[in-house]
Amino acid sequence: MISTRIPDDLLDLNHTLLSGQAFGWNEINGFWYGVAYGQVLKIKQDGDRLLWDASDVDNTHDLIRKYFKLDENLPKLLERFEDLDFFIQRAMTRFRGLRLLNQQPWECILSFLCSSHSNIKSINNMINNLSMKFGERIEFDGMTFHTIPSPEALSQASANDLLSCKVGYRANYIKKVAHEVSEGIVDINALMALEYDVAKSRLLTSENGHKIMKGVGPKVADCILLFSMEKNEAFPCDIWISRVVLANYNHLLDNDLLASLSRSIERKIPLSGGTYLKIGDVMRRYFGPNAGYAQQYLYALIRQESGR
DNA sequence: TGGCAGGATTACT
DNA sequence: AGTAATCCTGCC
Repeated sequence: MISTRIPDDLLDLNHTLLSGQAFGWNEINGFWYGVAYGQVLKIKQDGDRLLWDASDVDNTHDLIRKYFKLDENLPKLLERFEDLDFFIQRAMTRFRGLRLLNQQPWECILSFLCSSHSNIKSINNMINNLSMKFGERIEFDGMTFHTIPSPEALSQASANDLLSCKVGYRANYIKKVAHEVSEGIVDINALMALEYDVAKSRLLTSENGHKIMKGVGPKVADCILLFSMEKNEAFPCDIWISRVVLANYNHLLDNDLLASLSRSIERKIPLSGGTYLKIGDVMRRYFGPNAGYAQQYLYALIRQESGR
């Protein structure tokens, strides 16, 4: 077991792991267990100490630093939001230590392919099912864990096997995207090197009439960019964030934008592409280049306030 | 127990 | 450009 000191305003493990950005974390006997970068990680916070162990002992200091993005100066970054409004202030106070994670892109792509028309509990289920069926087994602490399945494994999976993981209509997306990634039709490393705007348009692009990365729309693309490609200006806007924007930030929107946002929420229909894009731009202008952090705090607060 | 929550695609305007 | 119907599962 490795232990280091970390003040609680720099990291709050519970807030971070429960914030809907990563899936498959479980609390067992006071420790969080999950898979990060292909190995089982066991971790807990005890006062100002962080204690952890991992199934593969190599470089776990680096793994922790990278996964939790500990090189990013959180308090400094949040200073930018402090004088903006009471809502973001309340979110920052209540969820002190909430951090963005830096997941592996493939795990993030798979998770958010599953997220469409779904919810956190279901996504957890789907990821667990997929990992148990297609991932690699790891024995650790007398328990059995499974890694996130590789693109290769999923691209060769049968439709029935995928459907048995309860992913529903997303099975086609998963198989197709897994194929594109494993064959290098989509080059994840090249994507990561691009700037936010460019990387996003690549994720959403069509080539000679058909869409690559089917199942990845604007919101899923923003999640992938924010949670696994270090694009902090990404501002994923799902139904919850839409409600926050309507309730607390409507004064930032012009009349047309406000009208289409309210209409979407009232009639429970997705934001149109143009509306989604404009809301992101408005929020980026307001919160600045780390708008994605603000989004994560707002999300945590609105979910808590509506009892999720 | 049926109605509802949840996002992307497709076909249409 | 925006819009309506469809995809599937789990929860209450």
